[in-house]
This record gives sequence, structure tokens and C-alpha cells, in this order.
Amino acid sequence: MGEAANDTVRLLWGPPAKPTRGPKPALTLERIAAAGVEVADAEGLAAVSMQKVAGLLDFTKMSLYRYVPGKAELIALMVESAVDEPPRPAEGTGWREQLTAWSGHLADSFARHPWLLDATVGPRVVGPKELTWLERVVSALDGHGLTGPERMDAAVLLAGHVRGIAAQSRATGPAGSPEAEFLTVFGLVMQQHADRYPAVAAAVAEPGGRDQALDFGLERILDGLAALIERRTAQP
Amino acid sequence: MGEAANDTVRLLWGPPAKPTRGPKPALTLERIAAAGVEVADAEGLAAVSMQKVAGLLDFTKMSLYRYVPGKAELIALMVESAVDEPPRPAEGTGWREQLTAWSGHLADSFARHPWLLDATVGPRVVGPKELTWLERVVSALDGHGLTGPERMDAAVLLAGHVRGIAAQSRATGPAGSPEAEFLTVFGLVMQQHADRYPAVAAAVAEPGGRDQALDFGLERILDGLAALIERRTAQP
DNA sequence: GAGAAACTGTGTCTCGCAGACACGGTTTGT
DNA sequence: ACAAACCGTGTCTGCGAGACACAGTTTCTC
Repeated sequence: MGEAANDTVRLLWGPPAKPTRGPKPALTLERIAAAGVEVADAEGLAAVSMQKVAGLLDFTKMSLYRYVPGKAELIALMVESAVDEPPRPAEGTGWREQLTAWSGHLADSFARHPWLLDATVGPRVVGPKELTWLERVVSALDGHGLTGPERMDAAVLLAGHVRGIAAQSRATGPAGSPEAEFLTVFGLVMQQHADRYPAVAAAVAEPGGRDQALDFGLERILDGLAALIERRTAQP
Repeated sequence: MGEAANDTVRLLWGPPAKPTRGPKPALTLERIAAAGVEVADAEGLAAVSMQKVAGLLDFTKMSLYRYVPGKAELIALMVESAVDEPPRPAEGTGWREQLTAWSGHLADSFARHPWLLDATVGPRVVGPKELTWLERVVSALDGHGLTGPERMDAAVLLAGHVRGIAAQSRATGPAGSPEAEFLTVFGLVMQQHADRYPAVAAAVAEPGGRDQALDFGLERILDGLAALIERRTAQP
């Protein structure tokens, strides 16, 4: 990161620097981020280039550098712009319902903007909206006997699961989609090497509802958390 | 993917095509993959280019294309080469111990080759070794009342968790490392916006053992699986 | 009011990358 | 012997990120 981290923090968190002299800027960070999101939604994150984003706004590539230090910061803005607002916890709902709703909404975000998976790998500065997601999980678990680090770990656990599911469902894609070739290829490979992978071969041969993966993992995690909470609240 | 998928499958799974005429190839897929891993280990996946990999082998960039159709396939080979062999389940150990060992070893793989996180996002063809990891989880869960899809979902759940933890631990890095700046930046941001994120602020303020995240999530998942298994085996 | 300072958008340039293609040299089958 | 198949290479195109200098515009200061 180095110095770039400071720039990114200022961009995502800081007060919008208000220069006084010179011509009025013709663009805004919001418009730039929105254009980037548009490109990424349509053609994937790899297709996002300064050229294309600038072209979409009828500007030249270099003009973007007046607003954004570099491509990494542009993507950080895109993430912050594309991520949904986390759901407000309904009044009187328990931690389990809150976390279930949270996971569903996060999965929706990933489904709407699959490139978020690519954009959020690796160390980076998180934005205000992204941090709000974390806040919701941690606060949903407040007051149930978990330590602070444990609440954070639980958040990482949940987020990791939703991510994993989103990655999987992007890879397979909706039935009949071009990405579904992935499943075909996988099926052929399994068929030819069933002897080396008997357990997997048997598991995929067995019929059963697809698309249950999110709920399945979620229920296991929540059951596991419930067991811990029960133990903690039973013996204070 | 398109046609490229077939090439990749042949490369990862297929019998090494043996041409008869012409000069002996001076390189092997193994050496090429190893050189790529070397570059990625040292400078990250982004630094892996045909130029650099070829240069490491004292060949020109274009000669690599005689062995590998393109960069995507090179990275697929690198993944298959860098991933460890999954641990063989010790005799007489239960599913819980097997899955614990599995997770620990997978986490080690990610720790040894952090770029695996970048290389394994998105749809792609899995190789034999990678599939062996899946086989181990599914077979560890054989015979405990779970359906095939459920066993697969459990594998995705576990793998997603290990991935998430690996991503987090790469972001923060070992104490004192350059990446630890991430934590400093995060701390400063939290300090300045504690009012908007009270739950997170409270959680991080609370002291407690770091690096427990892998085990914490793992124990929750395994507890959740245990509950399901108990329910299933109690009422056949 | 007149500079000067600061800022904006732009054209040009360099560098690195992926990949297409054609070429000469080499090995083997017929 | 000769042709087919294959190897390694040099060259070329196109695309991308980013540095830099430049002209035009707005505002602060004297």
C-alpha cells in the first residue's frame, strides 16, 4: 500500500476536498464510479479500463487522473458505490433472524454485481458502506456472551460463507447460461475419473435440490453459534 | 471459457501428448509451472507474465506458447503445481478430526502461496490435486446420514471459510510486516468514526487472542454439522 | 485592475503486456 | 532423400497504466 492507502482513505472517507481556484470540475467522483460500475456490470471487472470509463463519460482517459490517483482507487470507489446499504434490523428480531437477513442481502449484492468478488480480493481500504455491513453483524451479536474478537470472527465467518457461495453460483451460472459449461466440463471429468474420486462421484450422482448451498451453510453456522451462545449464557 | 476449457482439461488431466517428429522439447510443463510459482511466490500473481516466466528459464516469451495455449492455462498449471497434496486421513479418526486436519492443511497451502487466493477466483477448470481435496471432505462425511448435495455443500462451506481466513490473514500480515499498515489504517479510521460504528469499535477495543479466527469459525461449522448429523442418525 | 497561483482537460510519450504470425533450423517417418 | 511435423525465435500489432508538459480558465492577492 504505502502512501496510496492515505489517498484511498481520503477518497472514501475524507471530506470532499474543495479547491477554490481554477475551472469548475466537470465530473464528480460519483459519476465516475457509476460509469465504472456500468462497465463492470456489463463486461466484468477485467474490462474496466481508464479508457473505457472515460469514454463512457465522453472524456479522455487522462482527465480521470484529475479525480482519482489511479485505477486501484477507482475500483475502491466502484465497490463503495455498488455495494448495497445493509438491511436495517427489524424491531424485535433476534440475532439469528438478523444474521439470516444480512446474509441474504449480501448474497444479493454479489449476485447483482458479480465483479465484486474480483474487486474485493486482497488487502484494501474498506469504505463506509462496507464497514456498515460489518457493524450490523457485530451489533446483532452484542449481548450474547461473546467476546469482541469472537464477534468479529463470527462476522468473518459469515462473510466468508456468503462469498464462497457467490463465487460458486457465479461459476455455475443460471441453468442454460454460457457459464453452465463449467458444470458440463466438471461432469465429464468426473465421469472419466470416477474411480479416483468415488465419494465426489457418488455425491454428485445423487439427485437433490440445487441452490440450497447458501442456506445449508448458513444454518450450520447459525446452529454452531447458537450452541456457543447457549453455553455462554448458561454459565455466567 | 468456450474452446479454451477443452485445452485446459487436456493440459491438467489429459495424457501428455507425445509428438513424434521434430526436435525434442527443451522444456516441460512442470518446469514452466514451477518457474511461474517461483515468480508468484516472490512478487505476487500480478507480476507473473510470460516474459518473466520465460526469462527465469532462459527462454523467450514466445517459446512458452509451444507448451501452453495462453496465460490462463499457465496459471491453471501453477495452481495445480502449488497446491499441496491433501492429508491422508489417519486410521480410525472420526469425521470431525479429519475435517479439522483438512482445514489446517488447506490454510497452510494458502499461507505458503498467498497468490492462490487471486488465482482461484472465478470459474475455472479444477485439476486432479484440487479435486482430491474435495474428495477428502466428501468422503469424510460419508455414512453419517447426509445427502450427496449436503456433503458437497459442507465442503463448499469449509473451503469458503478457510479461504476467508486466508484472505484476512494475508491482508493483515504477520505483526510488523508492511501489510500490517492495513491494521493501522483500519484503526485510525475506526477511531475517527467510532460514533457511526459503535459495535465494531467496542469489539476491536476489547483485547483478546488474535489468530483464533480459523479455529473459531471451524468449531462453529463443525458444531453445526454435528447437530445435523445427530438429528439424522437419531431418526432413520 | 493586473499578475500570479492554482486548477482543469488534453495530446503525446514511454513502458510492459498478450498474442498473432512468419521464418529458419531440426528431427523423424516414409 | 525428402517431406512432414515440430521447435525456438524475431517481429509486429493492439491495448493498458501512467508520467509529463501544455494551453485555457478561474480566483486570490497586491
